[in-house]
Amino acid sequence: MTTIRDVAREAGVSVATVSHVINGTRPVASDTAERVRQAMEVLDYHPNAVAQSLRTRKTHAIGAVVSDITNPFFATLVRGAEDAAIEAGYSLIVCNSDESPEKEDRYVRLLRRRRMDGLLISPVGDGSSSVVQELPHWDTPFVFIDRRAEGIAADAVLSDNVAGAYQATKHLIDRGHHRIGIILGIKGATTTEERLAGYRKALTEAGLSVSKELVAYGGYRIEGGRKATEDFLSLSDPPTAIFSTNNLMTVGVLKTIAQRKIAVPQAMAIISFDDLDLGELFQPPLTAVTQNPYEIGRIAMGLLLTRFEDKGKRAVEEIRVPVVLTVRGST
Amino acid sequence: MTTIRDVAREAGVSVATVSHVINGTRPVASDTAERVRQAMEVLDYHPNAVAQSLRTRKTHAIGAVVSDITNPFFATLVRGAEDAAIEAGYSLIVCNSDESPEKEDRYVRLLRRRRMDGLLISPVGDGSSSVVQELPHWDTPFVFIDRRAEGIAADAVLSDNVAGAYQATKHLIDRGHHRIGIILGIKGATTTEERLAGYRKALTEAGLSVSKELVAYGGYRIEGGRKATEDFLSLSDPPTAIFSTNNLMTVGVLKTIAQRKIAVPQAMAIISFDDLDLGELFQPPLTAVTQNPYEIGRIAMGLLLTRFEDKGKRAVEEIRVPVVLTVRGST
DNA sequence: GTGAAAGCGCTAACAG
DNA sequence: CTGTTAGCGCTTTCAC
Repeated sequence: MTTIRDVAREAGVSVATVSHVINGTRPVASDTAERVRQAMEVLDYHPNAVAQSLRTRKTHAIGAVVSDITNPFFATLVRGAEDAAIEAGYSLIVCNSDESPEKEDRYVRLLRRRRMDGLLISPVGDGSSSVVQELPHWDTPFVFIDRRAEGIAADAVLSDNVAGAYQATKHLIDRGHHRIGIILGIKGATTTEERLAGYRKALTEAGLSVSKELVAYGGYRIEGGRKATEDFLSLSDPPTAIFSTNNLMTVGVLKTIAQRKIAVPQAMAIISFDDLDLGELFQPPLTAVTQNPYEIGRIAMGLLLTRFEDKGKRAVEEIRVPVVLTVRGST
Repeated sequence: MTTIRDVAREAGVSVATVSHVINGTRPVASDTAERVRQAMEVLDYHPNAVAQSLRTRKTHAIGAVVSDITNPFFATLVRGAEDAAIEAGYSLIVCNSDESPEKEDRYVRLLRRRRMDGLLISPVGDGSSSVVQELPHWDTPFVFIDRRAEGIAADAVLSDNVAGAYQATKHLIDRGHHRIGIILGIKGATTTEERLAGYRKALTEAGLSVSKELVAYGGYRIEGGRKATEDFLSLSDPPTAIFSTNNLMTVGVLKTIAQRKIAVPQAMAIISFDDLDLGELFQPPLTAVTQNPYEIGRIAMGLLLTRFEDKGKRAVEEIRVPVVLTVRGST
């Protein structure tokens, strides 16, 4: 592998000069610069970013820890973050915590060892794991995405969960439903708690009570959605509508309902927090609260990048990205 | 940030000893080792992977350049690769080329500068870009995934495209179709050429001719699928079946067909190379050639990792991962 | 069983 | 406008 010294020798200049033409960090006579560029070309030289990082203490890399990259919600969020990072000359390293505290722990430590310049993280569960709680004591800027960790005052970019869940529930009530089953994700996660709050608010406002048997937890996974639906169906007095609070669980709901050949929306109305990519192609098309993961990613990255300048000076920000209710055929 | 020197001082040993307890690279008296571990704990020390990499010339990181991480096919492939990497103590850096030669170029260079230990790459188009063509001259092992580049003898892990396309086409023929429109991706891409070959083979075997107006290109994008479908429909003698050769283009086909309220499969049969995540939930459920991206990723990573030992000694391997035809309601 | 010291490839004073 | 050189934090001979 050719080094900066090889280039310097080939061009007949010092390594300092080569470094400065690479980085444009000080004026170089144009013919000297040209010789250097020629030498780099000839030797097929590619600066060693590892050495650069060691020296400058900057990796120009951002780490992101998300729940599952195969979930289109996070895949899209990551694309938004990536696009914003690239524009600013940073690259993004993506890790899947898979909703597992162990993996989260491992990846956050990994990203720390690799000296990321900043972090984007959607904490597992309620964010009480030690590695997440220690984040503020470490001197790397970070911003929470999609969810935030309990008890940590830090930047966060989140969907407007309460409003979205409220709208979804109210829509169902307006359609005449009184018994609305809600399938939540992981207890303690801020998304879960906030969506539950929106649901309660709508019910209470309508003078309806919140029945415990109609509140289920599906772990934000397909299987969880399926299981919760089956539990609902086996109730002596089953709900007439199901509100699934993430895309994956909605898939579980739809599969179960299709399998049991239950008519939608006549026998069961279905609404999802977070649309499915092809939601409009289902029969009937899916009614959903549409989030904007791409924007969440972009905004979060933008916020993070500003932190590199104002070293912890500006106040912590919590940004809520609006959601919109898309009424289609399933309700 | 605390360094290995701080730990050495705190523990009252040399940096060499600290290094060796971190890496287990030589015997250390158990009480000394204990003191060192204590010191690391107290100082909240995290080894600097950047410095380690510079010194050892190994980053323990693999770079992957894929077309689009929001495409479930690649998202799943990446998960397979990642799982295999993690098991072996490597981490995976994912980049989206977005089918753009410029981005591909930029990312491959980026990964080179960051001194990845190895690369996984699905080349854009026919893989004729200079950065891809230079890959072999560079001394980093790499393996092609999903597609391969023209004229480069290198490891590759690919779906069995010819067989899959043959099966799909034959299935349509068996169902009585004579005019079958095929929507290919990007001209020159090996996936495109191979799937076309399978299609031709089945038609020829059945004594049918390959009509040029029934062969379209959709760039592996939703919009391309939509456009191609519309072109087919406006033909004086439109096809009775459409064979879409990737998941995204299939979405475009389905959207167009649904919009035009064309009956599937009566008025138009639809088959897709690469299943949709929720293909079974459509009305009618989608018939598809199911690939196994997770396995492609795992196998490719496994192959790459073996290359770290046998430095280019073993012969180049091309591994074909089987596909299976899943007949559902759309044909 | 342990330590001293020479670099890995680069950047950035400092000096001219 | 250009060169010399001291590290960045770590691993790894070589020596004891």
